[in-house]
Amino acid sequence: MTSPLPASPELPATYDATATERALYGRWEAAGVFLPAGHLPAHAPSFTVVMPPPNVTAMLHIGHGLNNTVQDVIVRWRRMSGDRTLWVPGTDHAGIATQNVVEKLLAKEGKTRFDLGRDAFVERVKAFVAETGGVILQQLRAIGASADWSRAAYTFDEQRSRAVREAFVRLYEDGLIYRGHRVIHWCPRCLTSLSDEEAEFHETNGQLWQVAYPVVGQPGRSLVIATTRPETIFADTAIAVHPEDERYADLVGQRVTIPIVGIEIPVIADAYVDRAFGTGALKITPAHDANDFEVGKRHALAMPVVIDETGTVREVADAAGRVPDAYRGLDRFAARKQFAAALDAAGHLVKVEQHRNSVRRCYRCDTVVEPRLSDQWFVTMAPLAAPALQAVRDGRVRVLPERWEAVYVNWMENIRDWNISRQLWWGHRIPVFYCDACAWRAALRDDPTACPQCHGTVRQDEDVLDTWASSWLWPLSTLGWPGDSADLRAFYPTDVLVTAPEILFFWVARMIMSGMYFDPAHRPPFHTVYLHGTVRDAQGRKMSKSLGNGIDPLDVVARYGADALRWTVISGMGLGVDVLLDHTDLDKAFAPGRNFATKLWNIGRFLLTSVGDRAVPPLASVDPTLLTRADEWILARLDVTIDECDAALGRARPAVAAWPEDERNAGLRLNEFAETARRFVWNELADWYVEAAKARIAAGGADGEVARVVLAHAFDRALRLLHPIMPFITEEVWQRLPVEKSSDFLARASWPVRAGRAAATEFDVVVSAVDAIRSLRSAAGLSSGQKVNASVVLSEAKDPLLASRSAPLDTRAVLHEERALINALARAEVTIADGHDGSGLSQVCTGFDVYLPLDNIAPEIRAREADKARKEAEALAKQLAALSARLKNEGFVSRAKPDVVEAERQKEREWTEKIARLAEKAAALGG
RNA sequence: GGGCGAAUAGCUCAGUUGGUUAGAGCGCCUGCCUUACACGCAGGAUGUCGGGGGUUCGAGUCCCUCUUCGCCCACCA
Repeated sequence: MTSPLPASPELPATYDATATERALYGRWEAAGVFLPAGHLPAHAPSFTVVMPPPNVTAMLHIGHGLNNTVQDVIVRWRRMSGDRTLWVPGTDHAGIATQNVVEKLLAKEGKTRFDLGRDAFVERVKAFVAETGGVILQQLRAIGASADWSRAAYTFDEQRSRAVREAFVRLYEDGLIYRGHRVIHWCPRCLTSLSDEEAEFHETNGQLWQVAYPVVGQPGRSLVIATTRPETIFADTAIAVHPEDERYADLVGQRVTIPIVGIEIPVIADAYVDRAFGTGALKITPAHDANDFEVGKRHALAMPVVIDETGTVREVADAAGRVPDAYRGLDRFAARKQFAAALDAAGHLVKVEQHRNSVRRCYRCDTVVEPRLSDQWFVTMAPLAAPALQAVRDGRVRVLPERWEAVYVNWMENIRDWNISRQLWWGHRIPVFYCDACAWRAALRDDPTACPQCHGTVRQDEDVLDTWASSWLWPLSTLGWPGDSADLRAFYPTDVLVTAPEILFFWVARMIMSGMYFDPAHRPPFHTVYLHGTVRDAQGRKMSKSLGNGIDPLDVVARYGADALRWTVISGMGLGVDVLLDHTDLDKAFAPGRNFATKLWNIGRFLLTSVGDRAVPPLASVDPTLLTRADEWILARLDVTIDECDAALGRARPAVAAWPEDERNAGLRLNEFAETARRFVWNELADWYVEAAKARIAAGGADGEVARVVLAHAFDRALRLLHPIMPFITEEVWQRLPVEKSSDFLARASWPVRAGRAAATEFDVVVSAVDAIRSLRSAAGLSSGQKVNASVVLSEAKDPLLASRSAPLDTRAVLHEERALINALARAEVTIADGHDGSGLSQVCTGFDVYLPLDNIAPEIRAREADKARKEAEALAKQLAALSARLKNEGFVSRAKPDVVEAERQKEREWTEKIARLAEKAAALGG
């Protein structure tokens, strides 16, 4: 299929990113570019990425921008490489987060969710999601995300709900789900339990109170304990000391009185107690501390509850007579303060110390978590973790950067059971049904109408599932599991998962576990986990709403275009390294991307105006003997660039089931890929080849035609390499290239393949000659309009240009094709001479010298240059001495690789010669 | 408390298995509106690669140690 794109090859002087991007995205989508290609051969491998689903109510922020740009770069690369590529997008219903948002809206109306009741509330949330949800998927289009929107999934849609229910029932039937009565993390604001991962530690400055408990029957004697939570003293049921602690040995078995409360409790011995901490005596409050709960179970202690679900102190359960009137109804923190004061007043407070400790807070609302005794559903994790751990150990799944693998292994080895029930209304309701009449209980795939045993009425469990209990199935559920769908067969397992390290445990580890458990073939859901860094501001702070230091990606797109955003982020991000962007100066922050996009645009403009709209024949049609040195050079550089880009990106998938050792930490170096492509297009193609080709194309003829072909070819390949990172501008320019195309869009054009050209170094000599002339001009303080005569002196014996030619040529002829270039760049009238008189300003190059005979150079410039030459010679002499010593060292000569030794010898010769020339130069300048 | 990572140019960072004179972007200095590009071109300056010790013919790269940051995990009340 060829697509003649004729008409107006000329590009506007400035690139209108906004208009271009919107139009192009529409054309891509309309043409089905993002769908897995149907025309590929049957053996084409699939490449699948599932998008970490953003919260359905979320607005695009820079973190999403980074995450999805990385995915898009990878996906576009694979699409161009001929894989049957699928990127599945979607959103997460985000239980707590979404419920919180709607509850806040209700609060503005002066209502709570309880005013509405469960059904009405859920309907309200659904309506809210229907109205405002999914905006983020629309926003992702603005940054160029090439996801298959026709497959967009939602963790709470019908298909995904089926998957969640199937998974729960399977685990239940397999005996991996159980009801546990224990102390869990409770958020008094969200009114739900939280998993261990959702209750995050925060270092906090607190106080440590030492409280004296009078010993019963020993007037005057008391046992002093240390606590950070005096308000829980009401629920104390014992004091524990270490079994081998002599200080308290005689007290074990005795009783003490809870101060003010007046209840007697036993002193027990338990090895859990740390003798070194505080006083070595620990109060035990089984209902309000997870560890105390364990101690309480061991010693069969009562478990009175004195703090209710809202964090209010009162006699909740088994606590009659424990909470004095004065504290009932008080918030837990108010009660803490007041009770501590009362203890002090009553003489029970021994001392108060400042104490730094870690307090758990709700990951959604930051409220201090209250440990709470309750009944919850748990998943037994050990059997799920074992294969998932093995998969990473043996390299079936690799984690980049590699160091996170150790973190993963450590967590999996010490995995704890997962509390999956939440006392929320927004979420997948737990599919467990009860019959109160006959105590029947079961987890079911379909809602029962009546109790199968006694035909009594059944009721469903009130709790919903943790949001992660739906997203952990994402790679399976988005492809159609539990059904046996075509997508599942074609695209599972997926390939690369791109996310942030923060959710390694929340999500990634659990996906590996669920994937391997539920897939009939027990395959891991992906072979590579790519963990990227966080976007931070100039001070290194995480970007957040509350700090007001965020960057709105859509704002950046509106200002500079999506390509500028993408380039800046990708090129500036080492593997797993945070990206720092100054939110106060967007111009500066996104300068790299904006500048490079403009550069590309202008190369395109030059090419289209100079090359014209006449069809450019393919490179293969050019007689290789007609290629100039510059042509050979840029084509060779292109080969090297393709190689280096491929190396930076690495293998798309392991060749066998597991990654071999040397590939586990290789590839997906997106910043290296970006830099390599940029260097080619800017520093090689634009800076040198374009300049060299200008005169030839303008001159026309056979040579001009060759230059047209080579230029168009090199730029076409450069656009292909850059397309994954800057999809819009590359597509826009590529569409207008008057070259033969085998696809309608660059987005599905083929990835460049190296032509296997030999290195072409001759043009490098030209480059260094021009560099030398430029340096001389600058040193001599010549203005651009000033014409001077320069001499490039080439010795036939030393000059690689001459040496490579079989027939003797005169120097003028050898440099014929670069004359125009030298003229153009140096803006000097250059004469290539066979010799020189030794006077004037010179630049010493390797293998040749460049002389600028300037009779009218100011004396101070000559003196300065002479001085510079002497200093350079001195410095080089020092290094030469070290080099020579190394070469005389037997160890080096015998042990280093031969090519290294040879390179050093060569260097020694060159330096020796260069020092001599520098000395000559200094002398000639007469300093 | 356990584990991991980082320290390289003014700033942000690259520097694969030790091997030319340590690089890029941004910033800075000098000169240029050279008909693709001033979001540009050309020329330049700047680093005892955190300190100390070691292994080696050779260390930014490997080992030990110290210092300073950061991250993860954890049942110090």
